[in-house]
Formats: sequence, C-alpha cells, structure tokens
Amino acid sequence: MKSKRQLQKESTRQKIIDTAYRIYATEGFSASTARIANEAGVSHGTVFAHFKSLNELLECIIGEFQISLAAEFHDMGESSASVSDFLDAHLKVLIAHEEFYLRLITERSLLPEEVQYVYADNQSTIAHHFNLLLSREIKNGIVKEVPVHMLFNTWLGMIHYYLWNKDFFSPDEPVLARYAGDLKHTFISLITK
Amino acid sequence: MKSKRQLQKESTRQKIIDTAYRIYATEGFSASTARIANEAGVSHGTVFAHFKSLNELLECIIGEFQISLAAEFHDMGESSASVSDFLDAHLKVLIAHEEFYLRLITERSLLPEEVQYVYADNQSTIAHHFNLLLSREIKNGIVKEVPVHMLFNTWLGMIHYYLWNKDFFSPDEPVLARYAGDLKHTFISLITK
DNA sequence: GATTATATTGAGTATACGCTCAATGAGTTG
DNA sequence: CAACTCATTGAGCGTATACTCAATATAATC
Repeated sequence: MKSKRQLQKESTRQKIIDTAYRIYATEGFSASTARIANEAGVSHGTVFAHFKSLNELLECIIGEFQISLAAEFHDMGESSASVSDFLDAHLKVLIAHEEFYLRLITERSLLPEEVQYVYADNQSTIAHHFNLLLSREIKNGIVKEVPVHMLFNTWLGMIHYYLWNKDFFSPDEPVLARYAGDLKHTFISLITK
Repeated sequence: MKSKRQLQKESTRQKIIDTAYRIYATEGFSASTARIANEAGVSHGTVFAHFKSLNELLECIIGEFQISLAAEFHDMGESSASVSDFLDAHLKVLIAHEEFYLRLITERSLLPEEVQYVYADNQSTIAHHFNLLLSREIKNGIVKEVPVHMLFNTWLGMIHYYLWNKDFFSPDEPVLARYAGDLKHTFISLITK
C-alpha cells in the first residue's frame, strides 16, 4: 500500500514528464524548464526535486520513448510475413509517434550526448527483421541482389528525408500518413526485379 | 580606386566571415559572437558594426554558401550527359563542401527562419537537370517507370541519411567520400530495370 | 597641420536560463 | 496532539550571450 505522499510524488513526476513530452513534441526541445514547470502546474524548483538536471529529464523522456518504440517495433517484426507487411507496420508505428520522432531527428544536435544514439538500438532491431525478410525474397529471386543493409538504409533514408523536410512536403498535416503510400510503392518498385 | 579605409573595412568584414564560416563548419552554429570576434582578431563590437545582428551574419554566410553551391550545381547540370555522370558530379560537389553542408542539415533547427529553406532553391535546380536525364533514360527503357521526383527524393534521402548519421557511419573521416561508391552503385542498381 | 569623418574598441547592459536552498506546510508517526 | 519527515515552493544566484555606445585611434580632407 502506497502512502498518500508517495502517490502525490509519483503523480507530480508524471505530470512533469507528460507535460515535457507534449511540449517537446509540439514545439521542440528548446522549451525551458520554467516553461515546463509552469504548464505542468508545479513550481520551477519541483522539476529539480525530481530530476537532477535538465539533461536527466531529457534522458528520461527520450529513454521512455525509445523503450515504447522498441516494444512496438519488436511486435511488428514478429507479425510481418513479407517485406510489404513489414513496411506497412514500420510506417504505422512511426505515424503513431510522428510528432515526437520528428523533433528527435530534426533537433538531435540540441540533445545531450547520452541520447544522441537513441536510434542505434532501435534501428538494429528493425534492421534484423528487415534483413531476414529481404534475404529470403532475394533468394526467391523477387528482390534485386543489392546488399541488404543498403536497402535498409535506402528505406530509412526516404522516410527520414520526408520527415526532415516536412515543412516542404506537408507543413500542416502529418507527412508520413500523407506519403506512406508513395513511399512504400516507390521502395517496392525499386527493390523488385 | 578604393580608399585605404574602404579596403580596411572590407578586409575586416571578410575576416569575420571567413572565421565564422570556419568555426561553423568545424564546431557548429552554437559558437558565440564573442568567440568569432576573438578568433578573427577583432573586438566583439566590430562584429555588430558589420552585421546588425547574429542572424544577419548567419544569413550572409549561409547565403554565400548557397550561392557558391548553386553555381557549382549549375555547371554540373550542364556537363552531365548521363545519370551516372550526374550522380558523380553531385557527389563531388557535396564532398567538396561536406563539413559546412553537414552542419547546415544537422543543425538546421538552430538557424533563423530566413535560412531554413536554404536548399529549396538549390534542390530545384538539381532536380530539374536530374529529371531531364532520368526521363530520357526511362523513355529509353533503361530506368524503371517510377515518378522521377520520387527517384530524386530517394537519392537525396540516401545522401542525407549518410551525412546525418555520419557519427555512426564514419565518425573520423568524411562520410560521403567513403561511401560515394556504395551510394551510387546502390542507387543505379535500384533504378535500372 | 588642423579639422573632420569613421572604423574599431571593450566595458557595460539586458535578458534568458539552469539550478540552489532556506522556508513552508501537508502528511506521517508515536 | 506534538514531533518529525519530506514534497513543494519561488526568490535568488551564477553564467552565458546578444547587443549598445561613448571613447579612441586612424584615415581623409582642407
């Protein structure tokens, strides 16, 4: 049984996390700690009672994001039977988290070193499943004989390029949802013989 | 005939520009105006005697960069007879300016709005030539029938992805020079029937 | 050579931000 | 109810940084 105090503390911490996540997703990582505290309805000092520093707050939020993405990517890998399925699933996950993911990739240089390689892990999980499916389809003669890691990089490159140039491709609505069809179709056309 | 004063002024301005360019290319856009003044061997105030604000300095430097890139891309378009030539030329230009270009794309969010769309112009010039060459090769049955703008975006996506993940692909030496062969080879394999 | 024009200087100002800490008051314990 | 614990508060500190301006030094002009 948790004491009233514990519950209060956890709830405050969660309020900070949720608020920071929302602000970061909508406005980027340059939001100040004062701003976050304000919107979370707590005092400025409270932020530092829960997190030793801004960096620690960032690491916590980005870490949690990374963990939940990793879980979704894992499930996705299990349930995809073909490259086409896999691309759909991959897009679906990214579409669901587009806002925050977009900030993460466009403002990476503002982030502490500790989280700079946030994707490395995730992407190697994805790469693993992707490569299995692709190798099979290459062996079956459906897909061209190009090194699988290059195919994977091409796919991620396309997606990131659209995200990265969202302002150009789709300033007022999510990019990925809008171009998912084109992206998938183009990629499939390119990799098949 | 320019007066001694004019020459002095222009030389000071140029020193500031050159120094800022060098520092931005090697360390990124978070360098302070004091730092730039210091390394340029002028006083802090001098920077603001030549540029109304930091933003104006940034706009000037990035604008000049953009103009010189545009010129090189233009020449490149003229002299490329095939898609393969074109890719080589494109890579060559980017390789020559990799450091600054990399900062531009990885730290874009730090830059003033006025320069956010720095590539739009450049890329439409490139796109124009690229599309001409590709359309021809599609008509000749060499290249797959995929919308040319998607092919162009795929190519830029690959390049930017490698630049953007330089720390991962090639932390200690230029990425593009190292992977130019792989990038071009993969892209050509993918687009040809 | 005296006077004027101006490029340069650098100490100083204003602001923003991360972070601290003594004070406060609500919750817990005996 | 009294004593204690601890989450929360917010004014205040230190630092970084863009930008200003009166003073200075040097070139141009007569």
